[in-house]
Amino acid sequence: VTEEGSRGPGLRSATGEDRWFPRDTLAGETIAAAQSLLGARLVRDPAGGAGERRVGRIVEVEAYAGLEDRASHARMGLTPRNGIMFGAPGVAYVYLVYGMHHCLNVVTGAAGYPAALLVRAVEPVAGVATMRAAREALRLARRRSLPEDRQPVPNLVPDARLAAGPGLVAASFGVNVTCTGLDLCDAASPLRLETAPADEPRPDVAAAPRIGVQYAGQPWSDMPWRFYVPGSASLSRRA
DNA sequence: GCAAAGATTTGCT
DNA sequence: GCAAATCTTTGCC
Repeated sequence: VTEEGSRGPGLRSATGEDRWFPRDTLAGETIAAAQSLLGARLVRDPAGGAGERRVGRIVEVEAYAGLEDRASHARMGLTPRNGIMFGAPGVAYVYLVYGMHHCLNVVTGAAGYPAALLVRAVEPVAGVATMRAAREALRLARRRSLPEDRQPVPNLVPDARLAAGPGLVAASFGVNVTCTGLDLCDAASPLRLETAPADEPRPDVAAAPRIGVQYAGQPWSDMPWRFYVPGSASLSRRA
C-alpha cells in the first residue's frame, strides 16, 4: 500500500508495513463500515514506550446508526456523553456501562451524523501476557471490597477468550473513558486501527441481531446489525 | 432533586 | 441459570 494521507513518511505499522485503516471507509455508510472492520487489527502501544504492544484481530462488532436507532446512545439527540458520535469518523468513543465496564466504539459516518461501531470481540494476536495482566488487575481491584476469607485465584481463561466481549476488549487493552477522542486512524495514536495483512484472506461475515438492546423495541431490537466472523474462538457468544 | 435502568461480567446456587 | 456489583445518564416530580 502506498497511501500517504496526513500520516507523514517514516512511520510503520506493528509489522513494518503501511496498514493504517482508511478513514474513508469509516466515513461511509455505517453498515458497510462495520463489515469492513472485521479482520482489521486493534493496536495498543505500551504506555511510556516500555512493555509489550497489544494487537487484536477484530471478529465481532455492532453498528449503532442515526438518531432514529432507538438502541443508540444518540437516540436522545446530542448530549455531553454522546457528542463525539456526531463528530468526525475514525475517532474513539468510550463509555462506562453498568458502572463498571468500559466499551470501545469507533465513530463512523460523516460529521453531523451520529453513528459508531461497538468493538465486541477481538482475537489476541500479540501482547497476550499484557492483556491478561491488564484484565487480572481490574478483576483483583474489584475483589478488593469482598471478604478477606476469599483468596483471589489465578485466572485460567484461555488466550482466545481474553477479549471475547465488549467489556473484556476494553479491559485487556487498557481502554477507558479517557481514550475518548483518540484518532484511531492516526499512525501516531497509542490506540489505533490497522488493516489486516495483505496476504490474509478476507474473513467471512455473518449478521445477527444486536445483544442487550431489548429496551429499544421493534424494529430496532431485531435489526441484524451485529457482524461477526463465523467460527472464531473469540466471539462474545458461541456461534 | 430523586429514582431507575443500562450496548456487561463474574461467581455462586 | 441467576443475581450482584457499581455509577453515570436519563426520566419524572
